[in-house]
Amino acid sequence: MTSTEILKSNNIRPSVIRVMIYDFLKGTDVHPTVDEIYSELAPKVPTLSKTTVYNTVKLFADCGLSKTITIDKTQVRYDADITMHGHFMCEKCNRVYDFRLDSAFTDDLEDFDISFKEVYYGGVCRNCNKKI
Amino acid sequence: MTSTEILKSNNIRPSVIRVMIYDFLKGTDVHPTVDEIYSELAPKVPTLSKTTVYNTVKLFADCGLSKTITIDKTQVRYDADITMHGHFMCEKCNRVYDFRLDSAFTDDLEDFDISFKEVYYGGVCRNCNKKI
DNA sequence: TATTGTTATTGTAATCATTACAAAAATGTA
DNA sequence: TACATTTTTGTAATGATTACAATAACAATA
Repeated sequence: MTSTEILKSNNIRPSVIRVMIYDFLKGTDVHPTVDEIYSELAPKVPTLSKTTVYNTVKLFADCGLSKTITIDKTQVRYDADITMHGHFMCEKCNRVYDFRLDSAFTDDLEDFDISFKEVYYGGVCRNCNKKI
Repeated sequence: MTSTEILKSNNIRPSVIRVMIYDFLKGTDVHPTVDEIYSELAPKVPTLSKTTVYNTVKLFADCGLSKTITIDKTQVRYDADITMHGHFMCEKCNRVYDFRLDSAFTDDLEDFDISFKEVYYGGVCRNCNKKI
């Protein structure tokens, strides 16, 4: 399914900008901030406004097309991979990595409606460890 | 161990305000924000400054006495319970609940140094569900 | 294709949690 | 007491996010 079709099937009109933002989110694993999305697309869409990026990622998050990652205290990050996985943020380079969660874990939340689950780890990543 | 002793054993001088903030954090399960800590203690310490609360919770977090919870996009929350457990935030009443994580879950993060693990769930809590 | 109503995009200004910083107060030590 | 260090405080800055109103783009209909 193309990005355009995915947006349509979520009742989102696939404007050029929306498709570009969705494509960028789909094609990256850097978990970009609004600023990073803006910097990436601004050269291609000179009239782009940061407000539009905010509006668009909110739109995507509201209908479940993407996820909102709050592991970084200073900025919200976005991820179009909505399958269950964890996020690791390196305290040195600030990169956010995906990782696989092997076993389903259970909880004791009875009578709670759970709409999302997030797993955040922090520490020092492999690359920064190498550099000693 | 008293709060004073806990602070001392972490090389933190147990000033009156620090002990009060630590006591409050220890004795509550509401995962208060800086604002809530300030509102709680301001009547008892009329000269209290919000900056002091910020300084103090940062101090506690830096030496592992408390945890920083970023489940709420608008404000950071704090928790003096540093044992492994999950946090559930209700989208209706915004309350943050603790929950027990039953089984240890594994990941595929080799060569990463993990310094913290956080598990955040969101949805609608038992109380808000009852109210239909 | 002109008209009209709806939706998307933009720019500016406001909001608000957090941080920076320097002064004042409190504390410890000799 | 006098001095050095640490804590606390108040004010001002920072910076991400939101509010809002104006403009532009789009869709449908005649």
